[in-house]
Order: sequence, then structure tokens, then C-alpha cells
Amino acid sequence: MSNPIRIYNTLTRQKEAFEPIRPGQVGIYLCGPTVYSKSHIGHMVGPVIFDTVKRYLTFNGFRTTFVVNVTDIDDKIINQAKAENCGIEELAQRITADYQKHLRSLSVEVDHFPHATQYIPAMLQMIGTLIGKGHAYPASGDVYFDVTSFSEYGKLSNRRIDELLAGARKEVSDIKKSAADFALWKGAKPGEPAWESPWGPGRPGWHIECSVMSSELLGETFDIHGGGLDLVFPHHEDEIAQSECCSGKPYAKYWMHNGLMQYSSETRKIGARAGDFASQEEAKMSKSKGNVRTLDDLFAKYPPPLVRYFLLATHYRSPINFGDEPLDEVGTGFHRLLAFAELYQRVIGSSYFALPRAGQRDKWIAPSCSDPLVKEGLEHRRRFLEYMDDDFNTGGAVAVVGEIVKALNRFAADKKLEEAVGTPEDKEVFRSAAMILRELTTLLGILLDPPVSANSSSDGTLAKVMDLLIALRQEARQQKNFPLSDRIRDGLLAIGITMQDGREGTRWKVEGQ
RNA sequence: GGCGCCGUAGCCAAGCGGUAAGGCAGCGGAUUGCAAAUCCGCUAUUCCCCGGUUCGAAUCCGGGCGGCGCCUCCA
Repeated sequence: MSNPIRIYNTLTRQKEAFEPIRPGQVGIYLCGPTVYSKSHIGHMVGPVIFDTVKRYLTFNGFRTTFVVNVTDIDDKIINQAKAENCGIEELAQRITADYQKHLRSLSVEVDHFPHATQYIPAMLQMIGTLIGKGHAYPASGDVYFDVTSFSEYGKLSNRRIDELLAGARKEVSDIKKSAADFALWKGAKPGEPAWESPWGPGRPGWHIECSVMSSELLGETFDIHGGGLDLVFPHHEDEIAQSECCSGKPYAKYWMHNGLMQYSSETRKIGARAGDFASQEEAKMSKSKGNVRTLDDLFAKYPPPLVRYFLLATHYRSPINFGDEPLDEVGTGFHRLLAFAELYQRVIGSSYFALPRAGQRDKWIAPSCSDPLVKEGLEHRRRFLEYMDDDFNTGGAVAVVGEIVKALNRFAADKKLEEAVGTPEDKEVFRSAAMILRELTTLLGILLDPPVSANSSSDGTLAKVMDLLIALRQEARQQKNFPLSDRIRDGLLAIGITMQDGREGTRWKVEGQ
């Protein structure tokens, strides 16, 4: 049975049925960051999307390997290290750690993080092969790829070499045969870090690392290559040229490119630095809007799981509007999920997060119960999978999740599950339907674990204080002393603690949990 | 100039040939001492514009207009 997943392939510019190269297993390679300055939200888009792709493929029974490379040698790193007066390795390690920390907080699970500098020998070998086959030539300590030697050059970005040359704004370098040729190896200038090579000391060009590391970890031909839309040309185009000329085999089968992030109406990129803006004025304005906020700042206000939910709420190929306003809007939906987990806890008496995570699509045991709620849940599940099958339409899938929550909340309200009247039978139906929700949310990588809560702070002092305040407030309410009871509630709200009165007593929680 | 992507309510966003999902905001109701949370109901005769194909188009084709990306080692 061929599987139902379809992927939009940049190479063919259409959606194609997904068929892995090797039955039952899939390799995904994603272009990661150049580690010279702290990560921004734009760096998280690809990892979150492809992590979700991996989860979905795994769910569909494919053994999936997910590789994200780290470019740890590059002009920008050299310059930044100089500016900070530190070693390039030190800088690269620091930034890499920052990047990986944030990926973990977003529940992105990467199998391999190859670093460019760890693969220099393999790069030299590939460059040697390309020269031997007449696809590359050394010149003045550099080595260039000869684009005219590859007749398919331009197939990914749909360009022709003559058009490239016509539109080129760059001066034709006299050492390159053609302006469109790109560097495989760059001779070192005095004082620059360098590795020995048959063509003299130097460092690798940008594209070669991905060709080498992907073939080492996933094979010369692998399934899915991902990256931002901005990388289609020249980076991915050049990877194809190098790899296919070297191996004589097809490189990646499916090319998936994610849309870029934009700050609302801002046309500049999120990570833009002051120098990238037309004027200081504009740069400042953007910064004040949160345009260049670090991830530490962002996550302080919006928890990583919420950000992940936000990123998945839009289709991956669309540009994502970023900013406080969109985040706040989507946040409402996310908080309803969290509120549901609390409802589940109160109704069932055990943690929602203890329910089983997504397993296998085929081996899944559907709740046998024929209650309308469960049937509705199964219908939602069907739609969810339909969305995901269609080029990983996480936006549609997220919408379905919201509908399931609504159905569950309605059921809980109708059957008065929180009150003593709720029957065990109804609760079992509720639990069965919640299992469907659990499966689907974990498939998206959201709501995996309970949120870190101050309610359960280690010494429990806060909880004891709250118990006391709730008791006092309850007394005030019974005496109809509402000014006092409101003062307690409002006062707590002002310091970030919300109180909610329900039939079963007053609940409280710290803002942002 | 070249190569692409996109344009659906106040906002975000699905739908991709069969008669407009969902969310946010807003309004009305249930519940509440009042709130909050939750639930119910209402909110696009219409999908940037103009042509064409079709029994039928937001969906396909042609032409405009508008926004964006890349063509410069940006995820």
C-alpha cells in the first residue's frame, strides 16, 4: 500500500506522493545556522517544522533520521570573533550551545548535529574528485566549481546560467572562469584560520559542507532536504551541482523550503542587524517593535511550547507574521489547551500528560466506545491526518485540535463531569476522547509535558499562603463582604496570580503557567 | 530586468472544480455576588480586479493591480 503523504517538492514545483528511497526509512537534512551570533526566532522555524515532519513520518512507520548541520567556520564567524576579541572556536561553541538549548526548549529532537570543521578531510576528498572529473579548477589558492560543466545547473531555482550572468551585479572576478562559479575552497589570507590542503592552506566554501555531511550521514542520495526559502539559490543549487557531479547520482529527492518570518508589516528580516537597514532610524524603530529580540527575551514572555504552537499554526511554506500581536492572539488558543489539561486532571483524577503519546498510525487502537463524542473524535482524527498527509498542513491540523478541545469541553459541561453527578461511564467516554487529543497533540510536538508550574514549588509555601487567602476570601464572600473578596482577588491579579471561582472551590494559578 | 511565491470577513487562517473550516476581536445568552474560565447563538450571497473554460470556479487558463522572496556566503 502506498502511503498517503504528499510533499510539495521545490525541484518539480508540485506536490508529489512521498515514496522513500529505501523502504521503511527516511533521511532528512536541514540547513542549520552559521554560529556567529545568538539565534533569533527565524532560526527556529525550520527545526520546528522538520521536527514535526519527522514525528509524522515516524508515526507513519518510517524510521527517520534527522540531521541539522552547524556551520562553524565562515567569514562572519571570523569577523565576529575578532570583534569580540575571542577565539573562533570559543565563539562557535558558545553560539552552538545557545542554539541547541533553544531547540530543546521547543521539543525539537535532532539525531545528528554535524559541524563543518569536523568534516574537512571528506571535503578535501570531494573537492579532489570534482577537480579530477573536470567540474572544478584551482585558481590562486582557491578552488572553484565550474558551473558550465553541469548541464543541469539551475534546475532547482529554475535559472539559466546566462540569465544569472546578465543579472549579476557583482564584478566578474578575474580568477574565476565565470562569474557564476562558486568557491569550494578559499585560500587563507594572513591571520585567518586555515587547514592544509593540496591547493594550499585555506577553508571550505559554504556549500561543500552540506554536500559532504549529508552524504556521510544519510548517503549520497537521500530523501528530504530542507531549509529556508532564501537558501534555494545559490546554496541548495550549488549543493546539487557539487553532489551530483561528484557521485553521478541524484542528490536529494524532495526539497522542502519553509517561508521566511516577517515582523508584521516589516519587510526586513527578523534577524536583521542595524547595518542591514536603510537608516539608523528604521533600525531603531524595528528594534523597539521587538524585531531583533533574542530568544531568551522572547521565551521569557512567551513560553517555548506556545511559540511552537504559534509556528505550527501557519502553513510552513507561507511567510509567518511575527510580533506580540499575532503571538497574543494565537496564545489564547494555546492556553485553552492548557486549561483543558487541567480540566482533565480534575475530572479523571490523573494527569492528562500521563496518557499515551502518538504511536503508530496503523497499530493505533481506536477507542471501541460508540459514544457520539468518541465518534466525533475519530472523525476529527481522520481530518487531522488528512491535513497532515497533504504536505504537512499543520495549520489545518491545529484547527482540528481546537475543535476537539471544544467538543470535550462541551461534553464535560453537558454531563457536569466536574460535579458529583458525573457518571463513571461518562468519564470513561471523556477519557477515551481525550486519548485522541493526546495522540494528535503529541504528534505535533505540543503539550508533551506538563508546564512547569509555580503551584508545585518545591517547599509549597506559596500553596499554603494561597490556601489561607482562599479561605479568608471564602469567609468574606459568605458574609457578602464583596469589596474585601474582590480586593483579595484583584490584589493577587496585580501580582500575576489569577483566581477562578468554580462550583468545586476556588482555583488559582500564576500568570504565564 | 530575470526566476519564484502570495492576495479569502476588522485581524490570523483552512479550503485547491461541486456551492465559504477554525481561531482572535465584537455582539447577545447560559453560568457567576461580580468576574474569570467554559458552553450556546450571531457576525463573508462571497474569496484583489477584468476576461475565458465549465452544467458548475475562491479553486483551472489569460491579462491586470498589489505585497513578498531570491538573483550579494541570510534559516
